[in-house]
Amino acid sequence: MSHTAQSDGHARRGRAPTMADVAQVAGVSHQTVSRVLSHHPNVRDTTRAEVQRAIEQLGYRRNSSARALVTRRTLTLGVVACNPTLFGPASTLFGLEEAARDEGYMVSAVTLRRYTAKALEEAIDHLSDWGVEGIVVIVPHREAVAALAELRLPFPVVTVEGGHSLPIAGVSVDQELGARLATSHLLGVGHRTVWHVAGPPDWFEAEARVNGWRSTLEEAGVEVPPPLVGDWTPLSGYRAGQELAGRVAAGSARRTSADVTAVFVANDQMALGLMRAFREAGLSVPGQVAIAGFDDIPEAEFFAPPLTTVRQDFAAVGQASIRLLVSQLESGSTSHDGERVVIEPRLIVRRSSTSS
Amino acid sequence: MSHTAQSDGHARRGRAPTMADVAQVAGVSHQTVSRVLSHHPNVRDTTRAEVQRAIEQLGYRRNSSARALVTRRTLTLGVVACNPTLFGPASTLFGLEEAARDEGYMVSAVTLRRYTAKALEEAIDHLSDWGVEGIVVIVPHREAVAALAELRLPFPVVTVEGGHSLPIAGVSVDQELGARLATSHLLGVGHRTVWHVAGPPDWFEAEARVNGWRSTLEEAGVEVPPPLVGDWTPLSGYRAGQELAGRVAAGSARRTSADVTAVFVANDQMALGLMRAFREAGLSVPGQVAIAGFDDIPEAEFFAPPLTTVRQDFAAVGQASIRLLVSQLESGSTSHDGERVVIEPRLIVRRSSTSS
DNA sequence: GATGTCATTGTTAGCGCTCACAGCACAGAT
DNA sequence: ATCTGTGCTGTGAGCGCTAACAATGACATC
Repeated sequence: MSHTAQSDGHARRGRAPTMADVAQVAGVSHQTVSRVLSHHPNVRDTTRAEVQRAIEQLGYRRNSSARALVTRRTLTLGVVACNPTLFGPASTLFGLEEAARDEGYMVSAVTLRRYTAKALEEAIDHLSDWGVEGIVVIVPHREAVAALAELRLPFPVVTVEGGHSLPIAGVSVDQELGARLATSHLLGVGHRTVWHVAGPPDWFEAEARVNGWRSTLEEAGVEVPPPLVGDWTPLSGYRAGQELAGRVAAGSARRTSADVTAVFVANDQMALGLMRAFREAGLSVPGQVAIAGFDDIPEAEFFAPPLTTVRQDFAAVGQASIRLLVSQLESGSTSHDGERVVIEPRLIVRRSSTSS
Repeated sequence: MSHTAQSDGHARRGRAPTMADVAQVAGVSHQTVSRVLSHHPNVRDTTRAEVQRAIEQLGYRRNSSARALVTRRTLTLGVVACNPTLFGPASTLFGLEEAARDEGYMVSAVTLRRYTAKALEEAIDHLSDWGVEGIVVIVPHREAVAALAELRLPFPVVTVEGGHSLPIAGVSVDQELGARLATSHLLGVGHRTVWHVAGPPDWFEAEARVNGWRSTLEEAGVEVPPPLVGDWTPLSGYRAGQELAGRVAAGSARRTSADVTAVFVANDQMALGLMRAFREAGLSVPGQVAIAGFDDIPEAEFFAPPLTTVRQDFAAVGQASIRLLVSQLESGSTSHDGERVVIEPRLIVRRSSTSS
């Protein structure tokens, strides 16, 4: 009801009513209307009521542009997201928007098709043109984040999964820890070593998961097989699976250490593809090969078999990034001081890794 | 580089440079600067170059609030999305944002937790407070859309999958056609009838898919089994699967028409759950039961077995909704005249329905 | 030489709002 | 009686920009 078109009035034809219109109807000055709207204490109750009534009657809404012009605050945050069709970025965006709204900010989003420095720069240009007060960059891609550091923007920036190397504030899940959890779980259930299907090497998350996997194997003193590389898609996991299928021990017994008996896959979608390839090769999971994924997408629990995986709390990531951004905003520091929030992932054990 | 903080200058300390600052540096009036920025033809080339240089030097960016104030155009569109973690809404949002950007608009998104009229109204309030020029509502929920019709907002609104009943412009995929394609495909490969696991009854898409399924069966003159109801989640599909598993013919031969031999599931995630339940019940897909889903999520091709499903072109939906919104904006019609765009879905046949 | 036309530039007046400050009434203190 | 404070309200300026109009000079036309 508050947004009904003005039902009444001698308001200038066609145009939305202004504060002056409200003031006239209420018989006060525009400034008093402003005070009512911004909950200034020094307004008599009867006056306040009068103004409220006039506002309702005219269907008045404060003009955000005029307000932003004079306050120099747009109360808008920008988000640059890579592919929001992926579960992770989408969930992050979701949590982020809610947190921003709670803080009184609006979120404007721009999505990236290509992960180049130029595309990122254009996206940020677009956002700054609209006067955002700060931005969250959900582009866990090496080249893009490097470009970001060069830019030295005149407003705060927070990256999500943007690596640790740069002096930019950021939020991330401890990917390395997640990889260690998965890998040592697989070692723990009796596998001699663990193979790995990695994500694209220019993604931070992929790199961190490789590192976590590798160091776990090294610390356990077992052989580190060469990692395969995918691109996060089920198809690439499928291809990796076809390749790996040839190396699974023919019988059910585990023979040499070169045999594949356990695979840690860098995300759930690729794990799905991998499992299809194994199924087609007549290999049983977890009977002949154990598998663990990463992300815990909602489908993972219902895969055949249900997938052991590492759960990331994306909503928390979104919230944390808004908190970080807003605190920078309020402290007025554009100093890019590189504060970091790290969120711990959790291993979810399911049948794909448990030789029941 | 265009957004480097002003590197130079006698600009008023701390503040971003204004048009007047640029004008002074370039030795012209602020109006000439404005003309250069808006590509007005009547500016001498040398002057234009002078101004450009001053802009670069100061790192000037036009203040969007001031501009919006005087032009009465925020060039911002609002989107109200339900759960953007779902593949459909996320993809739509993705396509929509890109289309909006191409048209020169910014997109601000608000997400909904609960699908109530109140939540929708709050979301829209939030958007109008920020001065959006129009909104796209991706909330295919009966109550929410009904509330939307009541509101009669002072700006154009486009719904995505908002049903046909209301006089609001909208874009949708022909859900009924999709359901018919899937159902008649299942009948076509020899099943006596087709069971159905529906989505929540208060979602338009769920209802349309039920209708398409039912009418296809009726036209074929076969019995219409009672539909089961899920909530789009894999878990609810799993539960439906457990229920249905008991009714699958014990042997491999098809006996009575009450036996379940084919199921059309209202989305892919539930189909995944259903297949898990069948697997656990020792039933083979497609051997004993054929299954078809809806959406064609990226994972569907890699399910066990790969899932026959109905593909929706979500990107096209997003684009179409922006086109519709922008055309309303340009024609100045807030008339909610209920123009509708319908996009055809496509059946993707995979192994889950083909008794190879 | 007067006139009109055109390209180019400058001047002025707001857009709708908030901020700083000024009033004014009335309370209590001096 | 004057001074000071405090609660409420109004006035004026100005945020940075665009739109409308005015002004200028160059050049062609009559």
